[in-house]
Amino acid sequence: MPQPPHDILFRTLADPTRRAIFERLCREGNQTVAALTARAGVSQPAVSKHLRVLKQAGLVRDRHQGRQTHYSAQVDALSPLIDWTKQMTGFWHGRLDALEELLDRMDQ
Amino acid sequence: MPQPPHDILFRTLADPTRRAIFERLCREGNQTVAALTARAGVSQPAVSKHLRVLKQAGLVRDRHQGRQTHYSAQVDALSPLIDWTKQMTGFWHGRLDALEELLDRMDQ
DNA sequence: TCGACCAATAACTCTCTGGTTATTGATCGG
DNA sequence: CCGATCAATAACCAGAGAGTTATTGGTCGA
Repeated sequence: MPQPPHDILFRTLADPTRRAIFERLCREGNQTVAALTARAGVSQPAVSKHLRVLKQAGLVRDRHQGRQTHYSAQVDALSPLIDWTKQMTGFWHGRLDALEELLDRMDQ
Repeated sequence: MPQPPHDILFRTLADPTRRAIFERLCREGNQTVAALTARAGVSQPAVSKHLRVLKQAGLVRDRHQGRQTHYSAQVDALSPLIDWTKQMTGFWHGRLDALEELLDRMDQ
């Protein structure tokens, strides 16, 4: 029963340095490992490990070219995350006791 | 420089049992600690700890009533998460090399 | 008032993982 | 070819944190 798709996403994006790498790929597109390492604040092997995890989660794609590897973000992989938040807020709005919540808040 | 709001959210929701507790509160509304513990699969202190973390993140609210404490979900706290994903997908769509991505994919 | 109950805290353990350095495998330039 | 460079892997370490049991502080019912 483990690992719905959003579980992997949350786990993967929970680490700040790993998330930062993904963010950079989103903002600036293709990057080599060296380029990413340059501004990651950690060693090259550390970056490689993060990229492997991101790839596992489907969040990045790699393309080998000569001796260097280019990575790029796959934003589509974020959809389970979006779906999950939609579900949660949906459940909440659907419940009758949203009113009750409000009352709770009034007498704090 | 640490802790943008979405950072706390990712870290908090990364743990499956903790996220399950939050999901239950979203689906079914107010719950006492005892009720949550009953189906959490972990001990009562563990549940209390998770609730504390969720509260820290603003994801739940507590209301003391006699000797029991009722917890409820605060879905509004998810908005930094939504904003973040919007940003990421936004960056991606904004980039010129979305085309490049496509080409990359063709010669895999 | 006393015993049972609820939730939070304390104190500890143990696993998981993010980091390191060292090494290997490939590929490029000269 | 040969040295340099890039990225991945191996082997290891240390800190974080999720879990446990034991305990405490309140509050209820009898």
